[in-house]
Amino acid sequence: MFAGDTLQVARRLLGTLLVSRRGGVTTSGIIVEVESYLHQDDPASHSFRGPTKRNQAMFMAAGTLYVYSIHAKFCLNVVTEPAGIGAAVLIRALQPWCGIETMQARRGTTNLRELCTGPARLCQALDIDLTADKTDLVHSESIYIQQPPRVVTDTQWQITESSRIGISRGQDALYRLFIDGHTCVSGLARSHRQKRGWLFKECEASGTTIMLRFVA
DNA sequence: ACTACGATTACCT
DNA sequence: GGTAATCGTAGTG
Repeated sequence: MFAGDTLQVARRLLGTLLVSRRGGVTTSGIIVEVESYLHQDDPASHSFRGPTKRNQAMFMAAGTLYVYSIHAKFCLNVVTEPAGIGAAVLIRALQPWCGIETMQARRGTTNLRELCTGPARLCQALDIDLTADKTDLVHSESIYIQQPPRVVTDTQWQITESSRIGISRGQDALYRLFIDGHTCVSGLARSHRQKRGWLFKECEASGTTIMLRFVA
């Protein structure tokens, strides 16, 4: 699931369910937006200059959680590639799924779109902080990823690629992926990208049919 | 020890 | 549209 080529893993992660269980409370959301951070030739990646105390987790086994803090908030990555490489996928947005009332309380808002739209917001909603760094997603009972639930209607969806958000180097790489048209994607979708002059392109339909109930 | 800064967000006009 | 808030790292002396 997590081992192997980062860009492929990122694609596979879209549409899966990220689950957090804390003190008997389960919160979860469907992954709708991700960004890949490679090692070689990727100056935007935390691992670009080699291992440090902060980015140790990135060099651990695939499926390890890499959590870092920024601007007094937290962001969550899933480590990919063989151990020692230093690549990961940043989870940028979720469609809220389970434990919505708990997420609303943690986030201090009842607005569904604001619960998990953005990498730091979803960490707050799932109660993930630096103590979750280096968690093994494959064996953990508190944070893990599973296939999406079967719901109402089958929805065919497309993936759009774009440049990554908030970085100063490596802006030309199309390493941001999101479910096209989904209301829970961050970054003000289209207008924001165009104003910034960011690169993006529409992709072929994934061909995958998943069970996804869109938030209205 | 000190400083600058960031894979962000909330709130302002 | 713009910018202040906020704090853990990493880089420097």
